[in-house]
Amino acid sequence: MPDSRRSNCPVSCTLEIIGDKWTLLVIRDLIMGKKTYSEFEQSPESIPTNILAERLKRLQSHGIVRRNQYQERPPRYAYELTDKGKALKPVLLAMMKWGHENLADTLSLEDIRRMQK
Amino acid sequence: MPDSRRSNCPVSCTLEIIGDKWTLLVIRDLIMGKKTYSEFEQSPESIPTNILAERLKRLQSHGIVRRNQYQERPPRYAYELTDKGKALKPVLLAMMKWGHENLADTLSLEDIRRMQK
DNA sequence: TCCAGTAACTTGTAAAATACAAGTAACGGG
DNA sequence: CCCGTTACTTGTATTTTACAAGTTACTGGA
Repeated sequence: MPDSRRSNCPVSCTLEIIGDKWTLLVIRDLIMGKKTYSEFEQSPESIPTNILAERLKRLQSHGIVRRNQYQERPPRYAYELTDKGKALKPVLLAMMKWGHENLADTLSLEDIRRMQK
Repeated sequence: MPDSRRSNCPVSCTLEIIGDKWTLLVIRDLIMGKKTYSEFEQSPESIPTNILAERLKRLQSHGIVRRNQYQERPPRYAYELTDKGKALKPVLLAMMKWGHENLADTLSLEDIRRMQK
């Protein structure tokens, strides 16, 4: 579904998928190993729950994220990045680097890794 | 003006500045050598003029873009990236690469460079 | 001198997206 | 049987975006 692109510029087309304030945060969480809906909700930025649900569906429809039911009763789901989704990692890393180097009081990759443990 | 950030994650803070469908297209144009308001308006994505004006002001307020009056009468202005703005180039390049490799019918950097001439 | 044209915007408003609060379904554990 | 948890959905107010039109400050040509 290319549903009428603005142009065939790869940057423009990419922004039509991930160009907003929340989508890349979900992808960040997935890269950091988070898997479930409630884990995404618990991230410090407090994404509104309807936005989270909508973004996860969008990302699935674009083949960036996959949803697996890992338990029958009660039903539980794990989200994960596809190869196409994992390929976004360089975009995330470039943003992380820029943010850390150019915006005051932002964490480095090392700070974040330390907090994971 | 950090005007109440969602968190101190560098990705989140970066997205609060450039996280939308238009801002990075303006930065793309600046990287490609465009300088004036009307050149940005003429890009194939057809950015609404009020959005363009608002984004240019935002980018100036964040020290990413600078506006120079290069002519008195009639007044004419050239926009350009600051060092902080130029540092976003890796983000753009990563998006360009992802888009070209993962979205159908998008151009490569080489295609784009060819069209410039 | 008057008029069309261009650059760089601003203003008004309708439509769409987002934020916030509340509610629902399907359990499991005490 | 009631409380808590996961994974959402629904409704509505607020904010953002899109589209159209208008403004200011000129230049160049008839």
